[in-house]
Amino acid sequence: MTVRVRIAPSPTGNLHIGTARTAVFNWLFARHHAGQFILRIEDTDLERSRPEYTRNITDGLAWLGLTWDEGPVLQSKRLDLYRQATQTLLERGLAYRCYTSEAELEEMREAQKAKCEAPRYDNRHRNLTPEQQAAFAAEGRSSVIRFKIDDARELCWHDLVREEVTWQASDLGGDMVIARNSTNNQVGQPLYNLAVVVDDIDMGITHVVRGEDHIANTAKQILLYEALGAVVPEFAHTPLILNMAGRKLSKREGVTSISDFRQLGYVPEALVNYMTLLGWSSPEPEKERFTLAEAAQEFGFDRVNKAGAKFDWAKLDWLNSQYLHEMPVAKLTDLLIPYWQQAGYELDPVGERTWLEQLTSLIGPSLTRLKDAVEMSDFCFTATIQLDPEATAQLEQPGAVTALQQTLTALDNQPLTEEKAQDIIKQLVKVHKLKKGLVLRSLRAALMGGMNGPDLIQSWLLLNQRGLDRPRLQKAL
RNA sequence: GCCCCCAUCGUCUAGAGGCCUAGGACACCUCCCUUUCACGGAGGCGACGGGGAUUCGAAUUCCCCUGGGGGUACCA
Repeated sequence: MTVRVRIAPSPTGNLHIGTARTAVFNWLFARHHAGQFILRIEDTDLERSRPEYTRNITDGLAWLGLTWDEGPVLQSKRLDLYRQATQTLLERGLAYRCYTSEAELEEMREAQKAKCEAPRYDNRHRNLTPEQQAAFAAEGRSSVIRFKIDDARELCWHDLVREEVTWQASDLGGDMVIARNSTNNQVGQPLYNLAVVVDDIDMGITHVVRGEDHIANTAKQILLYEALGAVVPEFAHTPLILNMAGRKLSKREGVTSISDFRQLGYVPEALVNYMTLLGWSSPEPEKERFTLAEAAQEFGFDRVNKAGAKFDWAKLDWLNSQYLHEMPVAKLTDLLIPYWQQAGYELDPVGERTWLEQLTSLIGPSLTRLKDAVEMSDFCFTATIQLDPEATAQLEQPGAVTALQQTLTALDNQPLTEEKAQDIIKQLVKVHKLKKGLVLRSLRAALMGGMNGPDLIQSWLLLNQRGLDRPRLQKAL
């Protein structure tokens, strides 16, 4: 049997890191078993679903390299399928119309709460006679469709991550709504649990891999599989990604969407590597850096943890810096150009290619995120620079003025070379009896505006090519 | 409230009864490299939540407690 798994995000927000991690596990499992990975968009909540989020999700998955074999399948285009299934359940007497109003449900729940009981639907409309139903309808009441849940049942399944899982049907909250409110005995919009099961059956999903926040849904869904006469698939409930406070990482808490990470300058290789490491370890535990394809070779749910994992920016940063440092200059330059352009820096991506690559080689080893390049390289894009207090202090040192003056005199109209720059410094030390440290620091202060930064000579060479070194020396004087 | 799950360094984890004086990675600290900052290199600090039980022997098995998380919708 070919493994068929799916990632089923709902387009109510941008691709979330938690969804992406679930996608990673699904993808790895599919590839490990030479199976299929399918993308399904769960947009049955018409109120909250938006097409731009669907776009964000597909873009994000593609960017991460989580290529899918089928889809995207849109649930909103398959409403007939869910309606048919609901109809079948109704006909088989496994589901029924419930006319209980919102206010009545509320009243019921409050009464339960007052008695310290778990809130649950009391199945009050399970056995309505046709006459009673007609009477409710005549009142103008709308109805939902509920699926009968036998409280005596015990649901058990072998979870690929959590081993044996048992759930009492009586803890499921009573007969569940599978189709939304509608009038005139129509079948309303399908709800999550119904749509998922109908699709997973229809699409031949063999393994349902999702976050552990879905465990209670799995119990409900097993009942639906049975009612629809389908084979129950395998389940794997993966641990959640937690924030630093240890809570489920939710949307609306800073950076959580893949597009945000991308914008900040994380590369997909690092991000997927990190997500894979969050909850899974290679059989070769020392091996922490790998591509998706490499991880797929070894992947299995037997090595997925049960406990949730806190999201750690420091480790992600480290992984990202490793990928950046190893990247060929040409590729890194390609990635950096958009960031420079976005920052408003004037550059010619083609005409200045060599210069840009030199700049990339210079700052590359210091990069953690692509976006860092903006600040790190502003010294050679900005026409005029501000001297920071340390630089100002440096230029007030005795001898600093001489160093700058003599450097200016030594500069001719020929392009500066490394040898020449070294020579200028050597002369200053020899002829003008200046300390080399003073010369270097003074040049740094004048050329870069601060006392920290990349290699001085290389930076100077870059500035010289752009004709920025002389003006800066003059201005500093 | 009720139901379920989980529990090793600050963080991610290795560990399936003796290989554990508990290993690795990130972070942190120190030193080296570098007359700057990074990068890189070498060291260091640092954990089995508590209590019982089983066993010759328990981080590893069982029970209780504690702690943490998730769920409890006409959201997904």
